[in-house]
Amino acid sequence: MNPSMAPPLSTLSPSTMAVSHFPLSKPFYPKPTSSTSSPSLQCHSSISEQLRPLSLSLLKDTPAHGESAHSKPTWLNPTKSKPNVISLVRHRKTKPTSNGNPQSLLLNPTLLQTLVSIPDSDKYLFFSTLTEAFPSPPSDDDVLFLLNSLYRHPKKSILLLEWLKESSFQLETIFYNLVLKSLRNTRQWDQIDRIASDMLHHGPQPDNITFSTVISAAHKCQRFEKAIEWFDMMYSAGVIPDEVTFSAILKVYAILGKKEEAIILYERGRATGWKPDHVAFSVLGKLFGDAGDQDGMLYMRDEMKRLNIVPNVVVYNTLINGFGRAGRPNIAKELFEEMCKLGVNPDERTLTAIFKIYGKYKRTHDAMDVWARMKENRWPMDQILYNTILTMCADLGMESEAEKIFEEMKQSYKCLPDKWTYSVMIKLYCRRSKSDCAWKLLFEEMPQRNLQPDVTCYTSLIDCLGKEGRVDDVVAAFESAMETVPSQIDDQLCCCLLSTMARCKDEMQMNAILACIEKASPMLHSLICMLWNESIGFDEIKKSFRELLSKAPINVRRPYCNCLIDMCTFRPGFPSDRPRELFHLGNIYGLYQGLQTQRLSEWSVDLRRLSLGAARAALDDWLESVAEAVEDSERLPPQFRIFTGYGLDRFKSALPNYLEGYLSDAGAPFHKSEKMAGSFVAEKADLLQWLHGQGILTVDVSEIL
DNA sequence: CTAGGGTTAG
Repeated sequence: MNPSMAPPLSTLSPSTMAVSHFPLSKPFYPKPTSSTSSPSLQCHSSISEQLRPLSLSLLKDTPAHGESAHSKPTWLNPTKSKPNVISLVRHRKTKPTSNGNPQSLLLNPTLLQTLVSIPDSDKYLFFSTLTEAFPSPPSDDDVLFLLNSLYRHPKKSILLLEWLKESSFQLETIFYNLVLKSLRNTRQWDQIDRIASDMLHHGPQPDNITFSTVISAAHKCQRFEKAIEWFDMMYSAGVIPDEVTFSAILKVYAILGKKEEAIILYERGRATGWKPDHVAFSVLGKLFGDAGDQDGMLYMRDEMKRLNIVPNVVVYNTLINGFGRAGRPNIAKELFEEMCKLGVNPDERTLTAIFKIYGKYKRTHDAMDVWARMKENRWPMDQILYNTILTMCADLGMESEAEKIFEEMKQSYKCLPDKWTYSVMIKLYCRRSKSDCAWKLLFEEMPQRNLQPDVTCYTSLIDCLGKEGRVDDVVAAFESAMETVPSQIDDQLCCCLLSTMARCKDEMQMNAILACIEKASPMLHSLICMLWNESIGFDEIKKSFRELLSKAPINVRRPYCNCLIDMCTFRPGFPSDRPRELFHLGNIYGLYQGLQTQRLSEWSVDLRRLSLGAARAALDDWLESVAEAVEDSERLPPQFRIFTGYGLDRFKSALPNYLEGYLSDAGAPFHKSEKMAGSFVAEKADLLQWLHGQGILTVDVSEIL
């Protein structure tokens, strides 16, 4: 590095000095106490005034947390001068707008086309063309015009720069900045790194625009560590970042999930007197939102109020999304209503966010309300919003509304249904057991519109057909998937095949599905064969099961296990202890956590989210654990309860009905609870006697009772 | 693109 640039601020490298003087394990912000802003701050902008809320919030808690009682928050000590981590004035663009009259264009209107048409490798031709076009040196405006025009041709931008250098043209920072931007567009990180380093060592001096361009380029090229390196280098190069550069690096921290670093930087900026703008707040909002950090988002809201900043639509969008993701639909709704009231018009992304939330949290009423206001106020619409609304309809079971919107899309000219739209509609129909409608969309309409279905379309349909027992159609749909999307076939689809298998009526159907599974997943096929084979022991099953599960995504593991248990429970031909073995394995791999609860007054098992076979295995398992507790002389509660859930529709009532039958067939002393719908209870004495009668409990019950 | 930074979908 050029020693002449050795700066007084070289010790101030934010990411290496990112040692906080307050405990980072605690949130840096206090819990928001009230939502009112401090009126005393409204008409002041002196640094001490601006620091006040910060110092209050930071210093107050620190000693209380113990571990840092003796540390000095250097940044906030008003007796020392504060280091400038951020320049409070934005870098001024030296060049106003050019007068739009580059000589070159007047002299030679085809010059640009000529330059573009020259092969990148023909440096000689490129240079001689330029030399011919500019017998005297080009003006700054000429160069700017050319560089801007060569934005999409980064190699030629560099050649132009080289030519200028050779022509002893006075090169200014702005020219390099434009070349860097051009390189960023095509993500050529190494070139960018090289040119920017060259600037550092040989000039022209990089400025904030240079650094922000380099940082955002590193971001775009996924070279996040480089982004941080370059940011740190600014201080040693004597360039104090302004708020644009700040936002750029905060964004990088956000992507890396470096919340603490972002907070430290933000705070230091604030301590310097920075008043963050909307972009900074939207970056931080996204950061906290992704981290599910509600307090962070609330603190931001508070900061904006303190600074008298009304969030713009982007900031609102990040917050609404963030609170939705953090499981706070009410706060999201509040923000949405607040922005409407303040006259900040919601855009497509706002509405996408809010409908997604209303769908997820089953807010049908709120959704319909926004839908009506949308039409009334002619709020904007786009494809993603349409598809999100359809997804919401699917979640809320609003079939006829979805059909109406689907038709509306077909009529529209700019939001025609795409494959996402179809996938949502297929899912919606499948959830409502309308496999014929789904079939028609998948096999007729999509091909007509030249849309390629993805695997999820097939998976939905196969699942639905399987539940309807239409095994031949399952096979047909699977064959079609094998033909069109063979590489996409995944565990989720296999799981649906497996669940179909558990419902097969006869051996012929079983074999048909088994043949599909063999093509889709040889590993699953071999596990099924092993389960069938009586001579295969637990350890071998375990090994194969583990192999299957470890390769499957987490969300499919439990369904896999459920389906396997169902198959072994309800299909003839499997050894009788397979369901329990599989349930045991599922427990080993943490698939069935939290089913059992023990309170002093009651022990219970929650079977509500299990498949029929898995529920039965879990129930048997629970009853055995009660027997074991008796044998271990544990203290027992007076009452035992089984949660089965209750359902009004056929689908949801399957499990309670099945378990009720199972309990009564076994003569178990559980009866429907009157106080708590969806559960069965038994008294201790009745249960123990019955367990004894079943041979599950071997000790003499009368002694205990 | 007009020298730099921000938010949406199973």
